[in-house]
Amino acid sequence: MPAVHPEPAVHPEPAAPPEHAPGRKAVSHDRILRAAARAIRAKGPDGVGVASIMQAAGLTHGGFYAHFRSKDDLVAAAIRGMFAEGSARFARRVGEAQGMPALRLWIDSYLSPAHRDDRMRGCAVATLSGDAARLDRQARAAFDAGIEGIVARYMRYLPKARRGFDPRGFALALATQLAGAVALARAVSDRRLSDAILDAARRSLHDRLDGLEKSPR
Amino acid sequence: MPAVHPEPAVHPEPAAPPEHAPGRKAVSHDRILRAAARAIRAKGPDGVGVASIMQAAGLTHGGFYAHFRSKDDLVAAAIRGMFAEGSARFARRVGEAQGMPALRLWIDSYLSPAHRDDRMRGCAVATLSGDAARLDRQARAAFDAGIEGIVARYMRYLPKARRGFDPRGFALALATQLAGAVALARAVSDRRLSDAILDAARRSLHDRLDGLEKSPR
DNA sequence: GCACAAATATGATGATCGTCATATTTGGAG
DNA sequence: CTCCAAATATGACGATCATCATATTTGTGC
Repeated sequence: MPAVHPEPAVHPEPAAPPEHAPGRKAVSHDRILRAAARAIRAKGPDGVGVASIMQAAGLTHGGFYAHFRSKDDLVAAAIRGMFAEGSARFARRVGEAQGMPALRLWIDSYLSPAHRDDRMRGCAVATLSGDAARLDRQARAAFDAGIEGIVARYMRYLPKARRGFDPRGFALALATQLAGAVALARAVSDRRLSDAILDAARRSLHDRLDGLEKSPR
Repeated sequence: MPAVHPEPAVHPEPAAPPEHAPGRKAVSHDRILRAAARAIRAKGPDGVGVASIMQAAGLTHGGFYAHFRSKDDLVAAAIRGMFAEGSARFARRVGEAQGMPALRLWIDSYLSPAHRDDRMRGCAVATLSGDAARLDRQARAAFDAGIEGIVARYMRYLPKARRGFDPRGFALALATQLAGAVALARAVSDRRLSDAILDAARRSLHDRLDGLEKSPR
C-alpha cells in the first residue's frame, strides 16, 4: 500500500502554502486583489481605504506595501482583474451559442436586474466608467485594454464588414448602450424607473440586431 | 443734476448685498452650490472636501453648516442644480428646432469632444451616474427627478405612441446611450478610441432616428 | 454714533486617509 | 534544534476629512 500521503492535496484548494511560507505571498496578493475588486465596485475607488481592503483579505494594513507600490497600483490591477472576470463571464453566459443569438443572450444577461443588483461582481464598465475618468494613467490604460477586448469579443459575433455596416462601430455602440443603461438603472432609486431603463435598452438593442439580421444594409 | 446714484447698480450684477448684510446669505448659498457642482463633477463626490468647495466659493470652511445641514445635503442640492443647468443647455442648443431634427442637434452636441472634455459643466448623467448609485436616498431621488425630466423633454420631440413604437422607451434608450458613450469616452485614455466611441454612438443614434422617420413601424 | 443681529471666520474635535519604519511571527534549511 | 529569511503585524507619521462651538467682522435700525 504505497499511499504514503493521505490526501493528494489537490481536491479542495491548489495546496496553498501555510501562513508564513515563502510561496504564500502570491496567495495573499491574489486575496488582496479580489477583495479590492469587490470593494472598489461596491464603494468606489475613493470610498474604500487600504486598511479595509486588507482586512477583507484577512490581513492587516501594514503589509500592503509589500504587495503593491501604492493604492493607485492596486486600483489599476483590480480593474485589470475585473475585465478578466468579465471575459470569463461572457464565455460562460453565451456557452456554445454562435453569431447574433449569442449576443442576444449576453444582452439579456447584462441588462438583467440580477446584474444591476450585484454591483460587487458586475461589469467594470457599467460600474467604474465614471470613476475611471478621474483615475490615473495606469487605471485608464487598463480601461483602454478592457474596452478593446470587449469590442473584439463582440465583433466575433457580428456579421463581417460591408458597405454601410461597421462592425467595430456597432460593437462600440453596443458596449456603451449596455454600460450606460446599467449605470443609470443603478443611479435611480425608483425601482419601476430602473426596470424601465433596463427594458428600454434591451428592446432597443434587440431591435437593432433585428435590423442587422433582416438587411445588413 | 439729479444723478444722486452714480451707477444704477443694475448693469453688472443684480445688486448683491454687501459683505455681511442680511440678504447676503442667499448669494453665498448660490456661490457654494455652483462651486460644489463644478468640483463634484470634476473630482467626484468623494474626491472633494467641504473646505475646498468653500474656498472655491470665496469663503472659509466653518460657515458651511450655516448653509447646508451636511455634505450629503449639498451634494443632493448640487445634483438638482446640474439637472436644471442641463435643461437650460438643451433649450439653448436646440433653439427653435422642432421634432427629430432638434434631437439630432442635441445628439451631436452631447456626443461632441467639447462635451467630453468639459466634465465640470457637462451633463450630470454622463458624469455622475456611477457615483449616484453609491450616494444617499436624497441624491438618488434627485437623479430620479432629473431623469424623468430628461425623458419628458425627449418625448416632446418624438412621434406619438403607436403600435410598435414606445416613445418613453425610446427616450430612455436614447438617454442611456448618450450618457454611456460620454462616460466611456472619458474613461479611456486613448484619444482615438475615445473619438471612435463618440462617433459610433452618434451614428448609431442617427440611424435609429432614420428608422423612425422612414417607418415608425 | 451705538447697539444688535446677521453672516462669516477661527480653531478644534475625533476619525480616517495613504504611507512607511520597525518588530514579530513562522515555515523550512542546515 | 537552531538559525535565517520570507511574510505579515504593530504602530506611528502628517494630512485631510466632516462637523461643530465659539469668536469676529460688518451692515443696519435706532
